[in-house]
Amino acid sequence: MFKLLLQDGQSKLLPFDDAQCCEAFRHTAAHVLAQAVKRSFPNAKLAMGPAIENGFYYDFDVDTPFSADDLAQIEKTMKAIIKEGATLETYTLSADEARTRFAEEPYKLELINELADKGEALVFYSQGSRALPDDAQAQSRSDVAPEFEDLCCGPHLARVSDIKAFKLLSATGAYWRGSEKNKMLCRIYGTAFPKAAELEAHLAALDEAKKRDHNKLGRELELFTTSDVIGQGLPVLMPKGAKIVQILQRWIEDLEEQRGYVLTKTPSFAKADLYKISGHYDRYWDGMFKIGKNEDYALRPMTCPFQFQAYLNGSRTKSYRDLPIRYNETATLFRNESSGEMHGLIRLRQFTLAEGHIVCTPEQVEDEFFAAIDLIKHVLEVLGLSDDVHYRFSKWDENNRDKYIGEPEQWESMQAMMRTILDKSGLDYVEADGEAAFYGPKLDMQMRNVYGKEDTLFTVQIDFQLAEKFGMVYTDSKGDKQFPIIIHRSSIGCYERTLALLIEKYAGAFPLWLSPEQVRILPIADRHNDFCEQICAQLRKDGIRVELDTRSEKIGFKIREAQLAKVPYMAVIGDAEVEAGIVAVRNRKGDPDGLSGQMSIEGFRNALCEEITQRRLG
RNA sequence: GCUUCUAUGGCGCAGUCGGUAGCGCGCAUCCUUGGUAAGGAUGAGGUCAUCGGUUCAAAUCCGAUUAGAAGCUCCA
Repeated sequence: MFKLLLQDGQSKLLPFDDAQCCEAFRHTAAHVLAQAVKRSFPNAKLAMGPAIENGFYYDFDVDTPFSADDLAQIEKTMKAIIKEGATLETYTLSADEARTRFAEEPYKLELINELADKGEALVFYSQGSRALPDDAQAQSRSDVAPEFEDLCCGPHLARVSDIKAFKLLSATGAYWRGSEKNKMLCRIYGTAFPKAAELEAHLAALDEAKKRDHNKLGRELELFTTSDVIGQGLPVLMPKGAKIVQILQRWIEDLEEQRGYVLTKTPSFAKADLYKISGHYDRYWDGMFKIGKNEDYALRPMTCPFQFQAYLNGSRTKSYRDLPIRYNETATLFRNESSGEMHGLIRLRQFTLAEGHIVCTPEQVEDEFFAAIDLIKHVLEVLGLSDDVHYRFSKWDENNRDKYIGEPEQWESMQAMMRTILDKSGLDYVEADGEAAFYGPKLDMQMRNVYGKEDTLFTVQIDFQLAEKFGMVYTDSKGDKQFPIIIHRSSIGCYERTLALLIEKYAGAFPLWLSPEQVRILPIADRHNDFCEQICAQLRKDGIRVELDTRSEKIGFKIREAQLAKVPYMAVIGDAEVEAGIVAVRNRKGDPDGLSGQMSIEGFRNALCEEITQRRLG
C-alpha cells in the first residue's frame, strides 16, 4: 500500500494496482526526474510531465538535447534524490506569489496565467529541503522556496522513497503543448514500479513485444523489403508477402460480391478538377503526387470521386428503386506523406485498400451501416483479430470548424444519427473529438502495434455532403430529386497495414489458410527425393502451397529451418514412409491443435483441405 | 516536416588513439547423410550508404544527401 497526498492535504492508502495510485506513483517519479534535471542542468526550463500508460515523461527546454550519457547521469541523481527520501507537500499560492516564484520558468508562467485567468486555484506540490545549508539566515522555513516545486493538481505519493525501481527509457523531441507551431522541447520518457522485479518483467515484456515487430519480422521472414533507390514509404512485397495479400484480396472480393457489392475499375489518376469538386484539392493538394507536364493531374489519394462518376454517368437517372448501390474496388492509393510519417507497412506513400461506397437513401443508412459493420466483424473474426480492436466514434471538433465542410446543425444531426446507430448495434465504443473526416463522422476500428501505438484498421463513414458537391441525385417515390447519403467504408483496411498487424498478432506464424508456405516436405536422405516429388505434386494439385527441401543436410537441421520459417506443417520422409506410402507429419511448434503423426498422403491432404476451409469460414 | 539515434559482404555484428577490414550465420563446391533444434572440409563475396571537406593518411573526424529506427506533429 502507498500513501497518497491529495490536493486538499489529506492522504489515503491505496495499492499500486489501483489506477489512481499507479498514476500518482509515476507522476511522482516524473517530479523526481524534473528535480534531478534541475540539479544537473539548472538552466533547463520545466514544461509538463504527466504519468502515461506504462510510465511517465517530462518535457524540458534545454539548449542542448539530452544524450544517452546525460540520461545515465540523471538516473544517478534521481537515485540520490529518492535516497534522500524527501516528503511531499501541497499548498496553493496566490497568482502574484506564483508568478514571482516561477519568474524564471516561462512555460509554468504561461500555465499559471491561464489558470489564474480562469479563476482556478493554483495548486502546487513540492519536495526537497527548504532550509538549504548555505542559506541558514532565512527568517522562517516557509520563506525559503523548496528545492523543487511544481504546478500540479496531484495526487502524488506522500514520499519519494516509495519509488524503488525506475528507468529512463529515451530522450526525444516533443512540441510544447503538442503543436508544431510551438518550440520543440526535449522529452524524457521513463517508467517506474514499486519493485525491481516488476520493472525487470516490464522491460522484458517490451523486448519480447519488439521481437514481433512486423518491420523486423516481416523482413526476416522475407515478406517484404525496401530499397533506397525506390524510395521512402514504397515497400516491395516479396513472394511470400505478396501471396498473403493475394489470399486476403481474393477472399475479400468474393465476400463483398456475396454481400451485394458491384465492382468498379477506376483510373489511378485524374485531373485536378476532380479533386476541386470534392474539396480534397483545397485541403490535400500539397499531399498529392502531381503528374503531367503542368502538374495538372494527380495520382489518386482516395477513390470516392472516381466511383461517384460511375453513379453519375449511368444511362438513366437513378431512382430510389435503384438504391442502395454498393460499389467496391481494390484500389491502390498514393499519398505524399511527410518524410517522418512512414512506418514499416503501417504508413506508406502507396497502399491498397478495399474501398467501398454505398449510395443510399436516408432511410437505408441504418441497415447499410449495420451491414458494413457486420462484414467488418466477420472479417475480424476470421482473421482472429476480434479481441484486438476497439471501436472509436470519430467526431468533428466544433472549435476547429475550418477543418470541416458543412453546417454545425448538419454535423450535429449526422452525429446524433450515427450515435443512435452505434448504440443500437451494441458496439462498445469510445468517442473522439476532432477525428472525423472533413465531410463526415466516422466509426474507426483501432488496433495497437507492438509498441502500443494505435492505428485505424477499418473505417465506416457517413457522408452527407459529397453527393451534393458532385450533383449525385435520385428520384424519390414522390418524384422529387434528392441527394443520397454515401457510406464510405473499408472491409479490410489497407492490405499492407492489415498484413503488418497480422504479422505482429501471429508473430509470423500465420494460420494455415494464410500461410504463404503451408507444408514443407523434408526427405531424410537423397534417395527419398523422388517420393517427395510425388507427394509435392499431389498436394499442389489441390492448391496446397508446398515446398520441397532436397538439400543434403541432416534432417534435424532441415526441421529447425522449417520451424524458423514458421511453416505450419512438415512432412518428414524416410525409408519407412516410402515403403508404406505414407507421410510423417510434424506441426510447427506452438500450434496447439495442428496435425501430427503418421498418415496416408490422402489423409494428410484431406485434413489440410478441411482445416483450410474451416478456418477460412470462421 | 521537427528532435535524437543509426548506416561496415545476402543477414546479424566487431573494428580501441585516424595508419586502406574481421567474426558468426548464410551462399558455392566437395565429402558425409536413417530420423527430429546447427556433420565436416574448402572457397567465393566488401570502393566500409552516396557526395564533398579536413589530413601525409579517413570505415574512423566534419558537412550535406539518401535510407532505416524511436518519439513529436500530421493522416482524405
